[in-house]
Amino acid sequence: MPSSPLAKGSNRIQRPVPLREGVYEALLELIIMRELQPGQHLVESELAMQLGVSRQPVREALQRLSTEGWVDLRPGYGAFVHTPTEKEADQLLAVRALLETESAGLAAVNRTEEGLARLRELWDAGVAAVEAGDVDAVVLANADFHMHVVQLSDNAVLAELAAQVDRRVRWYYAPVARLRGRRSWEEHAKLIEAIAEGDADAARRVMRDHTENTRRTYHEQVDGAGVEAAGV
Amino acid sequence: MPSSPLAKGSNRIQRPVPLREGVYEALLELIIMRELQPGQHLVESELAMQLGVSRQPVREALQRLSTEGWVDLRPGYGAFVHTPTEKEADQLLAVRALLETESAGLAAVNRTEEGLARLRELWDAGVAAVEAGDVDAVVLANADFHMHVVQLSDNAVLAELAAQVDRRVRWYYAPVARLRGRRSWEEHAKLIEAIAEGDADAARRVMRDHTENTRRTYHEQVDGAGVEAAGV
DNA sequence: GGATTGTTTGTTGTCTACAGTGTACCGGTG
DNA sequence: CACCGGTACACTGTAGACAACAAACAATCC
Repeated sequence: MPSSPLAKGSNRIQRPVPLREGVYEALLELIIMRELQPGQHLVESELAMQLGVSRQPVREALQRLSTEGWVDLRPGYGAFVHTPTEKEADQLLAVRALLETESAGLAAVNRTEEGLARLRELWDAGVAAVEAGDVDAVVLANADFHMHVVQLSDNAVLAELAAQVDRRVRWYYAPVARLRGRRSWEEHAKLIEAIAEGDADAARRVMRDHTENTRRTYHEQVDGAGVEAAGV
Repeated sequence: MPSSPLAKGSNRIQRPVPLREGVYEALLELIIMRELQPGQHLVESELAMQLGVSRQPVREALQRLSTEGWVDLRPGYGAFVHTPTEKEADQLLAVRALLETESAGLAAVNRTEEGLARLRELWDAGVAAVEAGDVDAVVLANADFHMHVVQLSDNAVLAELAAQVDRRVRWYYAPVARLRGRRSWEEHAKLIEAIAEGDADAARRVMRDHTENTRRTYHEQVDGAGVEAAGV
């Protein structure tokens, strides 16, 4: 039995993923991409019909989306896409700065060679996307890069909260991230350097500036003041 | 119509709260109080029978408890009370320190007279509970006090994340909080002072020390090293 | 025409039933 | 005794039904 080719868990037949999870992913994507508009009423039976499932997995997915803040459940009235406010955006960006600054410092302390190598790969991919002018890839590469820094912190709770915040922030700054992507990758390079040197203070300083730049850029964009995005 | 005695929203008849919310509260309480043990299998039909409802509201409550980290859903196997680990506890306490330190600084900036008055009331209640030797009341007063500081920060996202973390932390330090409650209320008094003076740096310093004391005390308790709790 | 009331339609919240899967137990065989 | 296969039972995931409530619409009254 110990040498059985089927003994390893990795060869287990995967059980089908519950429908509720597919529904969750589908709805989340529609919300993030704004195909489901803020404030829009999400009618369970319609969603169920469109997605080809019964109402139950839809309800369960909505429950989870509600807990994560994407959807507001109003008992008796139904589910509505959460309407973000500017104040909320500012608060999210402030909290993001706090969490990612702390993560950067911890990443500098807890880094691994593999982690650094991966970070550099992600950086290369991001720069390539910028040079190719592939805006969607830039946005994605940016999110991947940040999440990897957070993971290098080796604090799972911090990573989890940062992921929550980051997803909600995407609502706000995806358009910003498209502008002047190159500059933000220069800041990313400085961050890699600080982490590689194990310089927690430098890592924190670079990340704090970087995330504050995002916050400032968001406000400039909302105020319609300019297109001089400083970075993400 | 403007002067109708029924015009004010506060006279509205309250719609019944959905069962799922009552189930959620009941289960959460059982988990926090450890009447439902870590790792325990939560069988939907049993819970439904015990709570006198059908399985649906139980499923919906479990969905929410899972998203919040209290319960692990394993598709096809069911729901299990989340098993906290020491590493997780440490990470939670570290993140709690980060969030609450930032909150304290913002509270010093954004404080209001009402907020301060309320904080002092909560402090009085906490000290009275300590002197009455009412341990459960002490634990509760402590959580109330911390949550109120976080609310004074005027950053709803921060408050929400801090609330999430605080609830999970309760699993770990409720026993600790019982010990030497008086000392932690002395630290709370210093915090009130710093906030009242609008001294954000002092507020941050006091809160950082306070929450780090908790973290240290937790480790000492787990190591069985002593009963010299430094505070919560 | 505007306000009020009654009716209809749509939706939510919950209950019940069914199908599929996992686990435990039992009997038979080597 | 150990192992295997079959069966029964427990549980999960989902679908469908029903009752209650919210909103929209139509009819009636002033």
